[in-house]
Amino acid sequence: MRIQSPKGTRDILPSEIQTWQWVERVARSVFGTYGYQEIRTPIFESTDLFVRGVGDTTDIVEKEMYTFNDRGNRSVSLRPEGTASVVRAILQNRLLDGASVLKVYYIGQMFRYDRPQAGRYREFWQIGVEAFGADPPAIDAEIIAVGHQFFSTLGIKDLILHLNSIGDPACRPKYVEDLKAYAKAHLDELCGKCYARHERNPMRILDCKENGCRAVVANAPLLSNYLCAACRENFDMVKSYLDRLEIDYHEDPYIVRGLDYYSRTAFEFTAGGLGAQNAIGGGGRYDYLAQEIGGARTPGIGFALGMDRIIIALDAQHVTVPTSPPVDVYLTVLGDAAMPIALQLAQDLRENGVKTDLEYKGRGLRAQMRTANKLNARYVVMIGEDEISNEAATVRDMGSGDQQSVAFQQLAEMLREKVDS
RNA sequence: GUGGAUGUAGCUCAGUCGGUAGAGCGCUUGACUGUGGAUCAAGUGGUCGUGGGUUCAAAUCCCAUCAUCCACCCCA
Repeated sequence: MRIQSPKGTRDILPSEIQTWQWVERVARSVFGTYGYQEIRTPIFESTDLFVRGVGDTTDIVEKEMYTFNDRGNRSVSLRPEGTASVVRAILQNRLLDGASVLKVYYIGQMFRYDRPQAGRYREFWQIGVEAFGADPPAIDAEIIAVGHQFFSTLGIKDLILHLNSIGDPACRPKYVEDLKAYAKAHLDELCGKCYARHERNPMRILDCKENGCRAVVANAPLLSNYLCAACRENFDMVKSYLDRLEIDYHEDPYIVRGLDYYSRTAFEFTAGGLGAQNAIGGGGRYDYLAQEIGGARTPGIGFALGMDRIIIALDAQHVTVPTSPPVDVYLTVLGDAAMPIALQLAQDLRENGVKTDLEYKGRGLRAQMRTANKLNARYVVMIGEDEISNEAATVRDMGSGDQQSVAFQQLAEMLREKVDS
């Protein structure tokens, strides 16, 4: 049996890499204009970081982490998300000392042991953005604006921003208590899953898709009616800033983040063309995460974007991705005597920055031309007996079909100019 | 973790009632001594996912298993 990639993982092939590189390029460029810098953190961390940071009652920590003991018997986990690592790195390296707000982004793989599905993999890619060390609502608006600009630069269609405030420790406990009481009064109408979790994590009932639960939720108490004055004012400010930046949003009282560390602003971006997994980004404020992992209480806000889903959406929506052909010039080689000369000429071209490939296998010229055509080469340089005796290559413009003889000495310079123009 | 669908050539797929494997695309060569995209022809290409079972005979029927896809769930 031939070995295959593990379940839920896949290879990103040369034929699709230009799309991935473009998405990364746009991300770096957009985030850069907002003053964010890249940070790279380990792909595995102490299991404890996620247990305390993400929360030990979350599905992610309870049943989706790749956790194992290393040879020194330390429990480590492949990262299921990026925020906890970033906050850990900022605290550990004291990056906030002397800084007002620390703005970073990351790009990398995350790992969750989930059942694979359309747009869901066990190894998946996230781009994340974090603003750490400040809680004025202008930061919330800016973070959302970063994501919004990223998606619109890519040209993603049917983008919807769902927005909510999920309160803070001053107001949420009272709400959770009332919600729990309400759920208890309607237990017989809830699905088995919600029945089981109404005590531990009642807010999950809010985004359950079962019909019975939806009916119950329709009349459930709303968190928006419980927000304390500070949270309410904060939420109003965020919305007014978004209005000013002309970013549309749908207030969605049922947005509940799946990670414990969120408070106040919570949001999610959805896009068309994705099937059931249509969330392409989500995030929120996490003012209590730093203290959970042993730091001083430090506010922060951020979001993560699902690269895999973004790329599926780009494809489904037929968004044009800028691409460049893999080579500018293809050298055809006819006869054994031509090989050393062709190799030398290819070297000259490459040293001049011209993307060059050549024939290695001594096939007929027709086959070589077909390869050049398939590679989308702009020029073909032919080397055979005639060229060797004249010390001049035949250069064919593949667009026009025009051919000319160019002395070996001048070939690299001539093609460099043509390719640059 | 639960359910449904699907695994046949590099890719997309056909294969009837069980009788020993096919097409298109690709690739190679030629028509066109050294010239691409179009056309035509020939050639290349297969542990029929894997392991059992039934049968004179299995891609086809049965069982198990693995993988993929989709949905639940969860989330990015």
